[in-house]
Amino acid sequence: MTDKSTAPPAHSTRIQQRNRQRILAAALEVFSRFGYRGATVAQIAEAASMSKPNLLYYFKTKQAIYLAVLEHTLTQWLEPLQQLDADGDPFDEIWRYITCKLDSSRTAPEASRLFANEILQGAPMIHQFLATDLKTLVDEKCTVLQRWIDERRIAPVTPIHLIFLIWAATQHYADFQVQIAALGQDTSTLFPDGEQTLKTIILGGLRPQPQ
Amino acid sequence: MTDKSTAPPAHSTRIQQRNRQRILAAALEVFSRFGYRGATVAQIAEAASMSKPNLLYYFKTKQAIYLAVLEHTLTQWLEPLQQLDADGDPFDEIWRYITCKLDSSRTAPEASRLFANEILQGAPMIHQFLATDLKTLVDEKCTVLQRWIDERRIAPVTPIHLIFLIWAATQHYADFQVQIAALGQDTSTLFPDGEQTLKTIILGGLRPQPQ
DNA sequence: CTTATGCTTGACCATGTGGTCAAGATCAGC
DNA sequence: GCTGATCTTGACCACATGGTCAAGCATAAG
Repeated sequence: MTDKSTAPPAHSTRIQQRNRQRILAAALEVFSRFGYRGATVAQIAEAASMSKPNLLYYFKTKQAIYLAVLEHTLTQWLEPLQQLDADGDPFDEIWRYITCKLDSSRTAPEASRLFANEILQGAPMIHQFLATDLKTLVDEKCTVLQRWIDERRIAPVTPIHLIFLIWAATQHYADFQVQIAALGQDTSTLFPDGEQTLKTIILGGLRPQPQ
Repeated sequence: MTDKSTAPPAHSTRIQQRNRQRILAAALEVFSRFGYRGATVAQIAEAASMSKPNLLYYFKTKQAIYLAVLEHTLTQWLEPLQQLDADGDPFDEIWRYITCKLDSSRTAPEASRLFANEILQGAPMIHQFLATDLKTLVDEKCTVLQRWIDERRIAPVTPIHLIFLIWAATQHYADFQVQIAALGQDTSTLFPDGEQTLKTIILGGLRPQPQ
């Protein structure tokens, strides 16, 4: 008893794992839809089929929930870019990255929206992450892209803006889903058509021009 | 006196115009940064150098302020696409549209972020606008793009996904400004480099391929 | 069974929020 | 100056929100 009696115990029971999981899933849903300030703890509790005090038994503050789900999301977010292989074929690698991000937008749009919300509101919680972990990774991959350019294997563009373009184009399908739906796209052909269009334009635009 | 005495008068005085203007400017700043639910009336009043009751004298509810600034923004947002000329050169027209949207992202990023926030949160206020006005315009311009494709003047892509790509790529510079800044871009060459990259890739990717 | 630990919740509180109101300050027209 | 309409605000209210707490419930080990 070195602690306040209301603190969750250090070791992880079955119930604890299940409930933390449920909370994180519910929090992702709610935070991604309303942003940090717009979301309420009661809403998250409701979505997790749990009373508010019970939720706060597992995560002591709203911010703690947010940080937990955000961290989980960021890890997922980084992964695809890490796999960009300097030794592979430029077009294969870039295309694999694009399709991977498109898949994320289709299968896990909430994660993208959570991230978008955080950035839109000035990234108050992940400024550090952006300026360190992400910047390191992006710098590294920009070097790779620049080498491909120097070797005349892809068209000469500013590497980081190519990355921005890929991020923008792929995440758009998650972040602006409502707009896309309102414009009445046939949902069955949406992603195949989008994928084909990105392939034509981005890969086409990256073809090195003979002198 | 057919009205409650607290209602602003119908005709528009000097003071009224000036104050409404100040409120809309302040509201754009605050709403674009925190979203509808995240923004507070007190914050907007503060930003407009005005007491809260005074602000509510001009706009009766928070929602009324939001709708006013949103409507003003949407009109601006539509304009560039309307100018896409079916009789012009495809590459000139598309490029003009891209540079126009890029300019908006540089000179008025708040407007883009306001819009992005609204869409991200499910577009509760502008669903109607998206499904009617915007859809009509987009359908019309898709027809134009499709004709250019049929005439073999640009590469065969799904027109609406080309539009999505342009929206995504250009608005990214406004909506994700914080992320871009955190990645340490030299702000003086940011937009020229971005513009050049988009020109290379999008216009390059749209070149019709011989057979 | 008993007991100790972990889990759950109704009731509660302090704070912040959107919005009101009545009374005072300012201004245009006389 | 005077008068009536417009503008401004301190004080206030009802309600929602993040967070607490003490007491009750479940459960696994003996």
